[in-house]
Amino acid sequence: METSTRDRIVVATARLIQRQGYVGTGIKQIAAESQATLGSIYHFFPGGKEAVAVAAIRYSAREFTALLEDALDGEADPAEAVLACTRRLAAELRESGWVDGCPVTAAALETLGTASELQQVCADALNGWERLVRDKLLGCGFPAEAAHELATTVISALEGAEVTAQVNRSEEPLLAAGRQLARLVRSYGVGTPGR
Amino acid sequence: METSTRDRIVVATARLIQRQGYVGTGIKQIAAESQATLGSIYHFFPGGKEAVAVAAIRYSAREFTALLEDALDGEADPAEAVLACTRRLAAELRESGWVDGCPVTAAALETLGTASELQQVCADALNGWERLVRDKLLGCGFPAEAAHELATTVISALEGAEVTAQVNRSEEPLLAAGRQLARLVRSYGVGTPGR
DNA sequence: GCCCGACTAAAACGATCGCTCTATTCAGAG
DNA sequence: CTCTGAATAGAGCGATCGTTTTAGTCGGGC
Repeated sequence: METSTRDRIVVATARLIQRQGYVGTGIKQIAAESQATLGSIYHFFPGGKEAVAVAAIRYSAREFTALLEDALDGEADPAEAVLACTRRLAAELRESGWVDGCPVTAAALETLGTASELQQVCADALNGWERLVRDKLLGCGFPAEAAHELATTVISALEGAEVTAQVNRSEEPLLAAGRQLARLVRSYGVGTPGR
Repeated sequence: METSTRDRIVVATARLIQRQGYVGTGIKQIAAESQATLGSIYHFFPGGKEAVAVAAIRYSAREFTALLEDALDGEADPAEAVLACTRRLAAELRESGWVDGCPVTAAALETLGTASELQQVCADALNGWERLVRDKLLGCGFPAEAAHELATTVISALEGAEVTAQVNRSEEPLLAAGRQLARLVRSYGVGTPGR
């Protein structure tokens, strides 16, 4: 099936932001990469570059949400689930040549002071992922406060470990973080949920 | 005392990169912020923008190394030491209005594919910090492998939690990460070093 | 006095930025 | 068929990018 022009723009933008950030990605580069023209881009996104980026970040956020859900649902034990997440991330990162990082982190860092919509979308993405992890932990019987703190820590550590892995061009930081996070989760001594 | 022009350039660049990234910071903006002129900048840094950024990142790296050393040395118990780090970071972040993040993370993310010197400097900074934490743990009697994995995890989590804190404009993510990291460190059951 | 290197100052370069504008193509409604 | 509006195409706008170039200032050695 052939993808629509709009979709090609969003997907290409997502990948470009992921690799070179929001500021570093030009509208004309997006046009070239997505096989669209400037006219098409401004037709679908009258809000200009930021509107394109917002759509791209939302797309990336959904994509990572899917990966997270998949990894979390695939393992009953929460510690194993977290470990599975890091393994998935590490594999994707290695396959991309350590280049395809987290577009949300990249875009968020560049628009921190701006109070733009882009900034808000990044915040929503992070909080959504955290909620995903928290719900998993709650479902496993973790007390509310522990689940909350653990979830934010897991998401933060995943982000940071991904950057570290990219910089060092090695999956070790991600895998190490995964093992340590799993240990941390297990330290609460909460078993996997019964059926 | 009056600071030299060169130093003003480096310090201003460090702060600008910290707030808006490498790509988002222009040479002319650096000139304006540091009360220097383009001529001065290119006189001290014939390598241009990247050379200025390299010096700025090195400067920031030393600064954060000092903060880390200070926090680590201030507490004998390694878990408390990690907690102290997050508290320090959270305080600085809040005081800056959630704007002064980690310039290394920002610069690293934007130059990932480029194999530039900037990229290398960022990697060196991260590894230096990790070594600092690792040595602290080793000094507390942690086995080598645990110390290594813990150290990379701590640094990664600090980075990620800082970004999360900035995006949410709250110190909670940093403090939560600190508490969880402390718990993780304690889970190894290694006491503080004897005299 | 003069000169020379270090440093400052600013004009100007080509390239690229995000964006606007006009023109054109094209499918479907009437 | 004509008409219409969505979609595509690309020239061109002013602004800014990083950089180069040229000129000027200033202090200390001869």
